[in-house]
Amino acid sequence: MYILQLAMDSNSDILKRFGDRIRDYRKKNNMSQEELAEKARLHRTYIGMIERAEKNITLINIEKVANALEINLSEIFNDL
Amino acid sequence: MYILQLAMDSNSDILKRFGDRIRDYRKKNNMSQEELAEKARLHRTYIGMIERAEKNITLINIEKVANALEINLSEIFNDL
DNA sequence: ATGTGACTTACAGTCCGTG
DNA sequence: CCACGGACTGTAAGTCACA
Repeated sequence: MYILQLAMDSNSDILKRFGDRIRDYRKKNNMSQEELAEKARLHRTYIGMIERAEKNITLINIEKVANALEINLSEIFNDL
Repeated sequence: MYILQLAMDSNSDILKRFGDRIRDYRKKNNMSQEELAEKARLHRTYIGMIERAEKNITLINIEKVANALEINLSEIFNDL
């Protein structure tokens, strides 16, 4: 249904916005997904999934990615 | 083991700080765990577990809690 | 009002690969 | 270098009875 679809979209909105944000920062730092993954100690395919909003990342891994991108958590969520 | 314990502690640091932050904001808003849970559409025991840093919360639930506390994500993570 | 243990189901996260 | 798939393991999600 239309309304249900809207609700589902709004659920994954945050994942999409977060994934785009990660990708932006990664490219700004001239890193490949593999490099980011290694620095964050996560798997390369997982970084791709996060950027494509296919996985609902946990807080501990959010922090790992932020550290790997050398930005603080508050900045990652700024205007998100 | 001791080293493992240290590693786990540093891992769960972020969960502890996040949980404390949530508890602070909840109390500032004069809400019970039950009230917050209802507003965030989560279970009351789950809110308790988050505040006690017993669960590694995912991004979608982080957003639900932030919305229920009427603060934005960036503010929740400010100086965390 | 909250903490806790026990529990099932869903999905986070890894590892192998392909185009 | 990245998107995407299948198969797998571990753990988060979510609920409950009781303290």
